[in-house]
Amino acid sequence: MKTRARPPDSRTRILAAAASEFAARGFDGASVDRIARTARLNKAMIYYHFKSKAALYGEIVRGLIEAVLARARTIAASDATPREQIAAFVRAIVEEAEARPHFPPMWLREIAEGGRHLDRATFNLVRQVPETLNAIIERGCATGEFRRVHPLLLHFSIIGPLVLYFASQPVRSRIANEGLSPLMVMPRDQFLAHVEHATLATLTTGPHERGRRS
Amino acid sequence: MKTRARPPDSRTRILAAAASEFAARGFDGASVDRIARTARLNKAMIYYHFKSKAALYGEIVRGLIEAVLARARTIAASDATPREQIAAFVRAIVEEAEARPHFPPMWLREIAEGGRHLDRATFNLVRQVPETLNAIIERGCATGEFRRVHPLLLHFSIIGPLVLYFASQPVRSRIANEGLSPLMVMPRDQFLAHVEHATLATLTTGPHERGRRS
DNA sequence: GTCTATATCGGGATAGAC
DNA sequence: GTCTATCCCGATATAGAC
Repeated sequence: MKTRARPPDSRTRILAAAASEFAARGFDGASVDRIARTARLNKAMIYYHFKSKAALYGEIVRGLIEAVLARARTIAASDATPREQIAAFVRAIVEEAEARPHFPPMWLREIAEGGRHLDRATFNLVRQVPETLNAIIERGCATGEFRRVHPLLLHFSIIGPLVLYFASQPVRSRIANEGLSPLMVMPRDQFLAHVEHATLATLTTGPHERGRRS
Repeated sequence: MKTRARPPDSRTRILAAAASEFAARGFDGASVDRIARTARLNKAMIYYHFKSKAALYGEIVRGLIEAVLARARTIAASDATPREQIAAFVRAIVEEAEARPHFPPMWLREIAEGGRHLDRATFNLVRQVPETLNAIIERGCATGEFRRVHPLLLHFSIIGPLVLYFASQPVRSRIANEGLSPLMVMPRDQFLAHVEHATLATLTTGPHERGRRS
């Protein structure tokens, strides 16, 4: 999209290596040396392409949020029904999480960190995700198929379980493998179906719903 | 409970300071110097009480999981109905998160980290939380008031949104304060009520439920 | 664009006095 | 139990050759 470049050039290799390093170790835990080694490059090469470790980190996080936001916007702009749009959003998050394995851990870490490494521009992107979600909710309320639910609530109820599920996969495998506890295994499709279903249930005014209007 | 000790002694001060430092910066980002300063002690004092930074960290995480597990067990052993027990569990998580502000961030970080700093004993505790939840589900299924839901699913659907909500409070305040975006504010009670409600809805076989048995 | 070598500094951990 | 002083390693970042 930017210029011509075929083989994974050094810059791309650095970004990939850094993403996995940051995801696994966090910003402070990540080592520029290790990133360089993984990228099959020298450390100096990283500072040739990026101003600093923080700048490198920021670029990755920004790309991540941009990807999610782009998906959300595309969905919101589609001509699907609100119900279908919400379901599509859930699946989009799953696809992003699977396409970019560094997504769930980095997201969790960044929240825990209080967004310490994020600049205003990135903050603006973050903000826009629940806002896009809100647009879908509004439309659903207009047609009468949705209850009015706070977008933050919806957002966290979707992304919380999903991100936790993917990010915890290593821990769960470990527990399942060494000791026993079959409860720690759970097929991806089942999880996805549940979240999709539960989310839509929350948005729908069920027949026997009591007056709760959270 | 252990011995007599009235004023917050040095060991306790270290644990408190370390908890907040680890929550804010993560394991690698945390500085033993800073912990010592916050605890109004010298760094050497930390190594007098704890074997290493990792040991200190481990003790805090363990205490955290123990607290949650204890709450879950007490609830599961109570004579409340399964529905009430689940609702109580949700509220217990909220109370723990508010009583120990370091809980949500550390939990998120530990998952992202893949439990790298956790020993077998702690792993065993982690495992037991969804297992306790499962016992409640089983009982609910026996009385016919619950559908059969995977405990991991239930666990993540409860703890995911809650922990995200609390841990993201700093980021959300920042976004809400400086720029605008009223969507980022959301009262605690509303959130709690929603999660409680949504969780129970998931467990209940609604009248118009389609055959999904996630 | 890619490398080697090096400056510089902070942080975990310990020694040892009191 | 509490302190000061110190060791030492690893990590970010840069200089400069090719």
